[in-house]
Amino acid sequence: MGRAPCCDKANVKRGPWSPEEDITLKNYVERYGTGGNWIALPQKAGLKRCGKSCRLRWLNYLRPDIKHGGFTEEEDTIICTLYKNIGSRWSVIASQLKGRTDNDVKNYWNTKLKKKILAGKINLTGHNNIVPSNNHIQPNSSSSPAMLNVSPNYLNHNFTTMPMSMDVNVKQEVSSSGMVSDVLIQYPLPELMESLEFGSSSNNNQIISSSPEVSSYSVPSFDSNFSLWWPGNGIADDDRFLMDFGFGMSYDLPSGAGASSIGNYSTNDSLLSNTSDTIPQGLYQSITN
DNA sequence: AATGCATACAACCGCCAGCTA
DNA sequence: ATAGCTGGCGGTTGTATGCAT
Repeated sequence: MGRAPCCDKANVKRGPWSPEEDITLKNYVERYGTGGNWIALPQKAGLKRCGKSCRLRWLNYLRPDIKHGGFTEEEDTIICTLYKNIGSRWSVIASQLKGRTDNDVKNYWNTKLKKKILAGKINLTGHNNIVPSNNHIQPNSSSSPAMLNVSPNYLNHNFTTMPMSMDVNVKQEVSSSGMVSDVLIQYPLPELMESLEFGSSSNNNQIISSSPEVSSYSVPSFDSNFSLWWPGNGIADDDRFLMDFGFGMSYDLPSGAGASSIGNYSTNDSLLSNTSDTIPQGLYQSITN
């Protein structure tokens, strides 16, 4: 025996919603809420619809602040990056795009984005051009004492004990002369992370961005001493990024260090001292707790 | 103008996880 | 512990619209 249906399909209306039904549902939800029970809602609201259908109609269409169509290039990039990292978890992807629903993102992916990628208009593996380096993390220095500098290589590392890949897309645009003109760093799980940027020792550590979507656009420079690209420009040449993974648990860094040792690394990945002194206390606690 | 095909988007289906009695 | 119920989710289908022939 199969599972009982959520409603009597013979007595509910199906197919496209009429404007009158939309108004009825919208008015009811705005006035009384869902009451935590979508199944009972249609009867209360006077709709001959399945509760699930009502829920879907509200979430995907009637809810305030819904955006339809017209995906921006930035949204394209976010969707592609997240899809590459977490797959078809549309609700997670949609949650990173203001006003978008999982259904919208899914439809957009299936009808347009996938084709764009196949046509080569979007590069899902743009970070592959990043210069290879074994130095995942910026060495400490006196001029910028508090930094876990994240190189593209480091960003691409898959942390095996994390719940999801940490792969972060870095998009390069290289001119004909070989100059790197733009780098976009995006975090696949932005709600779990926070990008901090630290100034030189003469400045206090300063949060410049806690944007959940994109940490920063910056023009990088190549440091031949360490064979890695620095994020740069915008604030100062020695801008650095520190990532708060925020998982509240231990995880492996490329060097095998645990969460408590996130902080400053030398070029050979050994942990330097004064970690807790150079990372804001709140963040340090959030990493180590 | 009629027809067929492609595209975009709305809606449905069925499974699963979490909650509760 | 477990059965039933519901919400949430991803995959799939249905339908309206636009475009080419």
